[in-house]
Amino acid sequence: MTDDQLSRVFAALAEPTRRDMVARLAAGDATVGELAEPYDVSVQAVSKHIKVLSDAGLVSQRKDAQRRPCHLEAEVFDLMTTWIERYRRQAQERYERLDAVLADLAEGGPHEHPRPQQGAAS
Amino acid sequence: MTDDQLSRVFAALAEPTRRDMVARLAAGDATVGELAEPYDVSVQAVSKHIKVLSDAGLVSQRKDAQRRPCHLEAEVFDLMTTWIERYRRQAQERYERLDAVLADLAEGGPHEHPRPQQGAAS
DNA sequence: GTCGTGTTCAACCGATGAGTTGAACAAGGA
DNA sequence: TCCTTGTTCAACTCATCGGTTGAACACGAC
Repeated sequence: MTDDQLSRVFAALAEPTRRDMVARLAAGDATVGELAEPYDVSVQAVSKHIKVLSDAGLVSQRKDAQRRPCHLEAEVFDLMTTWIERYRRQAQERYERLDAVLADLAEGGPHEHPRPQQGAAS
Repeated sequence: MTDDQLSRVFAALAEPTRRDMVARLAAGDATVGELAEPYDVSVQAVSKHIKVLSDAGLVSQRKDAQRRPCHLEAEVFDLMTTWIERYRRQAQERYERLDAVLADLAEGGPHEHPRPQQGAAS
């Protein structure tokens, strides 16, 4: 389930303009029109961007008369950080394990993190 | 500078197949052929995916005879987490500030995180 | 009701992305 | 040397994406 959303979140943030909008929204909610101002693209284009962010769950929209203020849903960030951290940690551990092996081979001699080009486990 | 790379990293990870490969590489280095096995796509397609990951700086390739073992460069993950954390924290702080304002209005009465639909700063 | 404002829908265009197949290229083994 | 293996390059197809314009829709103001 999350896999699809994860794809949408990453894809949404792959666009500089959308990352910019997220940055803007982190500072406070804003309407589509307000978000459009800084950029010299049509309001429709911005509306589309918002839709992408919205589909990714990064942004929610409220109704206020004819305005649709956007609100950043920061919880979705956790989805990414969880994914990233998992593999970062795994790679890190593998790295340290290799490090230990090398230290073992060197019989306790100091060594210089020689970059584990090889798979450590195999 | 980083902005472009950030786009490439996010775009690279927007593909489930490529995320899968990253997961695979977190467990240990692997050749293009090895990486291709689990999927029923051509080796060329996998090679292209590796290129995308490589351009994003997520993967490096070593020469070993005719083989090109891939290695996960975990440091690039930090680029993402830095970006993410910045705005997550910002949103979080804004949220807490609103929370404080509400608490102030309520004269210290307990309240229930009523979801800050409105921009807090304005 | 009519007007003006803010937003979205629909259709289109050009560029990019993921996949294919076929050929080329590099390096080790007979 | 020739053959096999592993990888990449090149050219093509098809779908998606970011942008446009023009029209529609929703709502408040008059």
